[in-house]
Amino acid sequence: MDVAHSGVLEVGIPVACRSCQARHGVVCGVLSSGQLKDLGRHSLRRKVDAGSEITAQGSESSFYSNIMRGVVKLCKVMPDGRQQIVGLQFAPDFVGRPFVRESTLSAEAATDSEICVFPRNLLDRMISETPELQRSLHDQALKELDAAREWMLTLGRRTAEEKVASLLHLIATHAEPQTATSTAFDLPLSRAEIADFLGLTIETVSRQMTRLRKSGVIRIENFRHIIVPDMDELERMISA
Amino acid sequence: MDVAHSGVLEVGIPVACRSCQARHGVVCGVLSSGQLKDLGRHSLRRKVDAGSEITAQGSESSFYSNIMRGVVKLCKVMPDGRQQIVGLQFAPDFVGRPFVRESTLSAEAATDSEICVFPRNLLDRMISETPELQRSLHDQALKELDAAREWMLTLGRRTAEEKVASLLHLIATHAEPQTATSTAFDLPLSRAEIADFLGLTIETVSRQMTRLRKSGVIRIENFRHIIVPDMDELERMISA
DNA sequence: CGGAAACTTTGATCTGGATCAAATCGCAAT
DNA sequence: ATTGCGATTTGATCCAGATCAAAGTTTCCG
Repeated sequence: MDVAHSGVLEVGIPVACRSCQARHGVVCGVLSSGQLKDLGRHSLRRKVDAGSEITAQGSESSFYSNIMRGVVKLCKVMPDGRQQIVGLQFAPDFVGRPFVRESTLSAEAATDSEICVFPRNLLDRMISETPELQRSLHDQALKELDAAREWMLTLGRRTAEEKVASLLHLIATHAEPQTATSTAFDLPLSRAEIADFLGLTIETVSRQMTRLRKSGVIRIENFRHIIVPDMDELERMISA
Repeated sequence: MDVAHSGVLEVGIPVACRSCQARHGVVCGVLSSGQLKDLGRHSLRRKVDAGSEITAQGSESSFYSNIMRGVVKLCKVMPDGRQQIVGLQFAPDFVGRPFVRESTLSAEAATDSEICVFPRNLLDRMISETPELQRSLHDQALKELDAAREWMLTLGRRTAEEKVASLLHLIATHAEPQTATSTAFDLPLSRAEIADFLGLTIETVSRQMTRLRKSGVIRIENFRHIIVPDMDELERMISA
């Protein structure tokens, strides 16, 4: 019944969109079926390996994308090579900077990912024709702004240990599978990337991870897989 | 002629709005004269002394405001008192968080200021009826997001000296009167506030300011008044 | 005008996290 | 299995910025 029902609603929806993670995301979730068809016709799904760039800092991009699977990091680098990750985006987030062509940051797949790429012009037109879409993107922008400001507090005022705990908490609450209090997940970032997100060095990140492990707040398997027996305990570490 | 002309255009515009700094800002700049009149009828201009709070962190606010004069700091504090300024807003910026009632940060006048306060319900209605307004607020949100991310780079990866130079540059480029290359301005923040914006201590801020003074990058008069003889020199200090 | 409180600078010392330097681990290619 | 390489951990040392402690300055109020 459910299947039949959804089948009815999906008439006219591009086949490729039907099982898409981002189908009910920030952009596609608010489009009419006509618009969705239109966007679908001009969009391209693309696999992106971990580490490869989606948008380059300083370049003009004529594309936007939706994340269908994986984690994307937003990154700023200085001329001398110092680097800061300024945001993580998870499926089904929208990636792009409306209203401005030149990007002040790079977007790079942190894990192997799939994205759905579509032309800037087309979406810009849809934005100006569709208040729902404008509102939805406005809402994502404000959420990202809240997250950025929360992270500014982490960068400016938390200790190394609190920073690492904050990162684990962020990942844990954005990467799904969690039981009542305990949580397990794979880190989408290497130690070097974690350092660039927290404003620390690799060594300090590593040391704080082992500290958290030794104090029993987390368990670590294979470097990347983390188990948090008690999320409340983790939250206490960041004195939120 | 110019005066007569603007007089004609201003028919039906509330008297109080005619000479308002924010009249052509993010909100009022895109309203119809009818909407402006409506908003004007329900708005209240208020003087706010330096240091007094406009919105409290964690509280539900049923008001938005426009900054007519002065500088407003956006602040996050931790339960143990550690504090981080996460943004500065200048006239004629809009202050408030659309779509969410409870504020995750406090807004406080950094200098003696004047704001124009109006009810959240009214503006929320106007937003949903006025795509121009939605777009304008969306645009401000994205600019704030860019600024927040730029500051994340400063917090995470710049040295104390670079941080202080970055702050001076930020103020210099947002507080108006600048000649060709040289610039002078009053700091809207105390040393303690600067420290809370940069993730440093008061002492370090003070030391870096005297360093910059001794190296000739800035001149300091009366603690608050800063002269930058050569803005390019200042920009070089932050290796932007 | 004087005096106190608040803000800022300056100095001495300490320390959390950076830097330098090896080990160790895990994995892919041979 | 063996080798080789990138990622991670661990250890030793260093230093930028924090902390502790005075001493100016400025403001403001009686």
